[in-house]
Amino acid sequence: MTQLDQTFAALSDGTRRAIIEKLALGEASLSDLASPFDMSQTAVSKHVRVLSDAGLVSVTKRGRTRYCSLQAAPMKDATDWLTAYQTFWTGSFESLARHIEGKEH
Amino acid sequence: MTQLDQTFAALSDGTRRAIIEKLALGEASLSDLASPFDMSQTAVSKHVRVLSDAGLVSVTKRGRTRYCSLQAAPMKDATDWLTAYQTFWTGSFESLARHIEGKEH
DNA sequence: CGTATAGTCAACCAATAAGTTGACTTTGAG
DNA sequence: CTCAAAGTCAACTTATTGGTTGACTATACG
Repeated sequence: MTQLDQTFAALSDGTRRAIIEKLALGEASLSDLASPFDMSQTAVSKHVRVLSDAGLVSVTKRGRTRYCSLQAAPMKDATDWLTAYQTFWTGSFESLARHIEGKEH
Repeated sequence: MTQLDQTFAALSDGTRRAIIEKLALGEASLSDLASPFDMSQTAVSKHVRVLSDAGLVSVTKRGRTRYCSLQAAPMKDATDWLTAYQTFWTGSFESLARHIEGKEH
């Protein structure tokens, strides 16, 4: 599995995306992250492990608590991959130009 | 599986991303797509099926050949999700927090 | 001290993913 | 008509995913 594989795989689960959304607001403990979900803490811990293995989240221990925070770099790589094809998704260059013009006027 | 789940899952495989990269250059038949890979045509066909189920690729039959082409919308949704956090990795923590809190209320 | 909290770990389960092969259908070309 | 190419389909294998539970360790608190 490449870095990009791991990043996209990590993002392909709604629970993990919700965790990322929460962490975007700031650091959180594992139990803070787990409480909103209707699943065991172990399950959430596994999701965090997936995010951590993908490099999207770092975990540091303070006392008995593990605090998680977002790591930017791999998500930027994923975004870069996607935006490299943006001109193709928006169709022809003409329609892309029209799209941009429509936003600016 | 939500649309976003499917899109990110589809993108989490290197073979499928290579298929997308090729399709970004234009329409291609299944056997054209399969030839560069060291795996059976059936396997590539399955990958195309995953992309097609996720809505990233459309397949049309002409004669005995299936032609594949890229579809924009779901990839745009994935990009939109990621770029919502772009401020995070560019360093503007506060504006991102405002953005997300705005979504939740 | 004793106990509750934060979390890990190992074992297990069911479902899905990624690949294979072999038999088959449909279509184009000689 | 005959044959090769394009592709599907079903069956199978192996590995991974996402979840569970129960036992355990480590830390904080009254």
